[in-house]
Amino acid sequence: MNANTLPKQYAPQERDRHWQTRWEESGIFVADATSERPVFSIMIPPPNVTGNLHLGHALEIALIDTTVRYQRMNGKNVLWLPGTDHASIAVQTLLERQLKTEGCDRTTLGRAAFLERAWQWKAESGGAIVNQIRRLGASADWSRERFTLDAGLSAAVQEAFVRLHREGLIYRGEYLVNWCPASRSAVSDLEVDNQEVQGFLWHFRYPLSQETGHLVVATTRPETMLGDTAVAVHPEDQRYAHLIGQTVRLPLQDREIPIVGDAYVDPTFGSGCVKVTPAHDFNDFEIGQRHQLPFINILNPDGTLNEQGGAFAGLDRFVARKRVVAALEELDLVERIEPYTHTVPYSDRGKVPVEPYLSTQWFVKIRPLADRALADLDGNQSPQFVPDRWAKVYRDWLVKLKDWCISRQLWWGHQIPAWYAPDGTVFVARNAEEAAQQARDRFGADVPLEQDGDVLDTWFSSGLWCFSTLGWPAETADLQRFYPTTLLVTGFDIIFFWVARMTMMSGWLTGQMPFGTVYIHGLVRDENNQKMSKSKNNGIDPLLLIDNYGTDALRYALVKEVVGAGQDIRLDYNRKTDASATVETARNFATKLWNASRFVLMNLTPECREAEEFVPMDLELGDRWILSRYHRTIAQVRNQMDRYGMGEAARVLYDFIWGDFCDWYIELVKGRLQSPGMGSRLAQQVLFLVLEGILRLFHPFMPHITEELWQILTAGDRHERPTFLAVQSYPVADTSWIDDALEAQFALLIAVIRIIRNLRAEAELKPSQPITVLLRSDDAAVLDSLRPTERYIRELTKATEVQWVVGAIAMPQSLSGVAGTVEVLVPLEGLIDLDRFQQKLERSLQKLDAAIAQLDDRLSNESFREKAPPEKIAAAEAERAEAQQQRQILFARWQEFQAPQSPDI
RNA sequence: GGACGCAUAGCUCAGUGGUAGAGCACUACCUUGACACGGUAGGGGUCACAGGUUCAAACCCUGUUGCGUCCA
Repeated sequence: MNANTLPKQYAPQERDRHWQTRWEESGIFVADATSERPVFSIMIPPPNVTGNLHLGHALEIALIDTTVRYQRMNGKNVLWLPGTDHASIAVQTLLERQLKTEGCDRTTLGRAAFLERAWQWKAESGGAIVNQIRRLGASADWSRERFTLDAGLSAAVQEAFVRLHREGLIYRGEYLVNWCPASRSAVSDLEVDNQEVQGFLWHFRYPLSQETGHLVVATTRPETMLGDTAVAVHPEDQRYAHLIGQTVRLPLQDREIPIVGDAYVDPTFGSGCVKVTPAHDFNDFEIGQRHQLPFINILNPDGTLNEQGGAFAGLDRFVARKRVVAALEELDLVERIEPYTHTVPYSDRGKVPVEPYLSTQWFVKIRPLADRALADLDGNQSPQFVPDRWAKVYRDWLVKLKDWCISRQLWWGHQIPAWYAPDGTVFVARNAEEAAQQARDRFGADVPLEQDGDVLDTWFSSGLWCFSTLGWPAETADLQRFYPTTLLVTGFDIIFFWVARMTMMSGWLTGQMPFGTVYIHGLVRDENNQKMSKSKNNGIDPLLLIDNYGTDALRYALVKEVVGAGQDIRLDYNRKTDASATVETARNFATKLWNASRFVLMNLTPECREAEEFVPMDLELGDRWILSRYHRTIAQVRNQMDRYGMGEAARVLYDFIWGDFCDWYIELVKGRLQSPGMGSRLAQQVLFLVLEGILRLFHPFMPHITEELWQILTAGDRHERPTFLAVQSYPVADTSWIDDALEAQFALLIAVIRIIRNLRAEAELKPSQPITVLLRSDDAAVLDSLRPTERYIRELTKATEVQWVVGAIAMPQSLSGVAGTVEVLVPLEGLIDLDRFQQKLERSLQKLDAAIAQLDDRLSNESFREKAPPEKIAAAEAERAEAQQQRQILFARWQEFQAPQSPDI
């Protein structure tokens, strides 16, 4: 492809895929476990295998990929390992829904057939999100893609379970857990979402057995009274102290239950009496233990009442609630019913209220693991959080963690590696043979063993992700080389779920924190600043945005919006047209880069690509200026990238590419390129050098378009096998090119040009109308510094002539302005609207007067002169001197306009 | 109730202890051999409020208000 056949826009719809395929086929993103180069390793936070790409993923992947590409171009041996997690509950829910439409359920199918079906589903549909991640241009090592249920990772899970169990950190027991009746499984505290609901507080009367009268108890869950085994009062509550030890008659169940004294009861709340249901409430559970009360379970796993529910057995818990209230009303035992706002725990997955439910489960004893992670945080500041305020959130969490229920009554997942002998003896082992051996050792003979039917919480395996993916427990080359990982990029909402579990598991099992740094990003909010969620159905599909604007535009739009880290970003979006101004701006920027490259390509002759050293003396001011800006930009971008300032780096590049390179350098160079010769040749060399550098600098942010442009730009240079921009070196700043004085000089030049353009517009001159410009100053040196740029001034303002004047001059019929201490005059006899221009002068004078007054205030303040640093005083003085000079210049011009109005002319 | 974050132009947001910026939107002009997904110029802000520190505060400190998030 050559420059003249290049279309005016990049075509992301075809080219993005092209480069994604070429990159992956070429194997350039495959990490090298044998290389001695410094390592940069990162694991993808594994998305749920049932999931679809949403904007949160898109932001996360964009941030990771930008960093990863930067590090790769920086010479690091990069491993970015992709993969998914098996999402026990999500997959199982999905499959059970399918089965239901076929008129059966998992129990009729049986475990083996069900799992076969699950794997079949995974093979057919499990790759969706992974392919969507590819569409973001993720430069991951797909040869190392992992799935938490893979053989290797499953072995790691078994190993971890066995070790933790052996060390007494995993135990089994009958406790209250959060039970999700929808999935008929235990869930962990974290999978519970507390929602505020408008409910009722029902007050019931429980008749005293030994004397007349009753106690009033209140509840938000009336049906639980069927399982009450006591009423508790505060032991020092004078109203009831004498009743402790007596009993009440539990209505509907006709059961005598004791009145116990327990300090947990708040005597000031309600009647001061609390019904105690040890099998269905976490607080009551503890009261029950303290007083050795019976634990009566009234629920079936599906949320219906069991035989302990008496007359209400078989009813759904919410139906039973109404019936219990009705029955008590009939007995005149309802004291009152008041509306009551309270929080109800909902299951994240099942979307139904969870029940505290008494069952036998496996738990991780969390304290030793959390303390190990805490020690690393407090002692070694490991991991390092970016921004560091999240370390506090992480720390608070570790401090208050409770034991973690890890068993789930599901089939899809890692089946718990525990086997039971007929007498109930448990053997925890890596596999059935090992368990059988243990049983033989114990019993001296073979006994039939049955494996625990439950599976482990998905997060148990996710907690091992950083090393299970690298082959642990085997001492593989990958593990040696790439563990611990360098960086984790994830959302704050997952610090508890995942980050803390990884640090606890890694700390205990590998002795190391799994990553050096944790970069926390914010959420992507919708156009109304709402959190996107399935329930609100307000998600924005990143793939639609990619279709509309291209992958690079979406990635860049998201990354450029990121400020610092951890801040939410809002994406504007029109749901009718799938348009987003933010992404559109990014797309426009891509097009700008495309067309700037097109310009360079059109003006390049073959010899200018020879990479010969510049002799700075031969370069024009403009060349040296853009090279100064270029090297300064490299330094700034690198500085930001090295501290994970991806958003800041993205903005620095935007300003440099559009503001400096396109708006100024390309415009400066156009005239020179018209006439062949040394000047033109140097301009081409600089254009090539800077553009090629821009493509490398910008590649991590917009990988596809830069790759395409770079391939075209360098096509003539390469005679060997194909290579990719993605593996070129990242530019290094040569600070010897950075020239503050030159950049200041250019700032003045730009100001002069802007004033001339402004005066043209003021006079409503046609763009093509030629003008003469006078540049006047009392300071000859300033004019001398501008004089070499005369051609730039002429070309960029369509001036036919520039006159240089030192000292005073009368130019009554001109527009004028001032840049620094240079007066800019455009003689326009007869073309000037005097009144309007005079008003403009007056406005400028007013502004200057205000500025001077402020500076005077400051400079005449003795404290300022005494206490401010000398350079600040000097700067203020210089500023005032310039402002005064500007005022003088404009005032003289203003007076000239007054003159013609006087009658004596 | 506890913790954290945010408050700057019409909108979305940057910002340095030395007197305020971008993109979008808006106005005018321009289809100029890179780009109309563009160019040039322009209008637009008591930097939430009240104190304090400082020679100097949008920036640092305290408090208030409003919004948001997490935890209880």
